[in-house]
Amino acid sequence: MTTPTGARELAHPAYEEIRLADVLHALADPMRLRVVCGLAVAGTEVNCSAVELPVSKSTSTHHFRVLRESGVIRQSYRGTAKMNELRRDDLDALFPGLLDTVLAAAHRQKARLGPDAG
Amino acid sequence: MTTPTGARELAHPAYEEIRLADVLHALADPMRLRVVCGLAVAGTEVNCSAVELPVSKSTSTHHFRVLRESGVIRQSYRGTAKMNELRRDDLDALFPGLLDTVLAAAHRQKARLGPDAG
DNA sequence: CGGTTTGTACGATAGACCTCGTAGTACGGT
DNA sequence: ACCGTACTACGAGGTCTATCGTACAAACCG
Repeated sequence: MTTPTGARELAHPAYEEIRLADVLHALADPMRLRVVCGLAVAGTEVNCSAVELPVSKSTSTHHFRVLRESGVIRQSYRGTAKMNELRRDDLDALFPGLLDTVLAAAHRQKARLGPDAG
Repeated sequence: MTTPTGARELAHPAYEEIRLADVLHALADPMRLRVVCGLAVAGTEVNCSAVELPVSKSTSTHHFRVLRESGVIRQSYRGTAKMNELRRDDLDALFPGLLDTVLAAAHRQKARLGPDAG
């Protein structure tokens, strides 16, 4: 009886706690950039394994946590799955245009270097 | 006679070699973010010690090098000084809007948290 | 030439980070 | 109750990073 209520809770930074340096650090990893691009394309909540990464599952979990703890994504449990979505509202309010320019930059670079480049 | 010509040369990544993840990583450090903001405010070339950082001089050198090697700034020697400027042209061409949105985000966050916050 | 200014190189240290495998937990279905 | 799915927690390994101090180099100024 460690968690009384059935719903497991996940620690997210509050709106005021989101730091630009943390967000940039979260986005500065190729794997996490892939995740963010994948979530942007999806548009809605997707579960963790929906974004395929060339790393082990525990590493994937690690990256999702970094993204959550920096304020880039929101995570919630739904059954056995864990759903992920971009914190677009908060990010756009805090740092207008940042997410979109990063996504556009990632898209451009992918087109320039080929889809398989880091 | 290790360096034949008098002008010391500095290694910069070519335009095509600049990687988004590297740029984001360079910007993801509070000290380097300060440097970038300082250079943006200056608008022109400034020497290394023009941007005051609460770290030792050798650490400062380290951060300037990271910024140069990621393609964020351009460095050149001028007498005993080393001049620094943003690579605005290249960054804007590669990742339109990225630098400006990051600068704006940094400015907003500084206003929100106070000028002394990381 | 001698001194000053400006920044570099090197080595060290402590902490963070990415990656993995294994073992375990929570939930849903049969 | 049992099993499968989806993800986590923990510990470990190897690499990278930020920081520092000291010693050094390059250019300028008398």
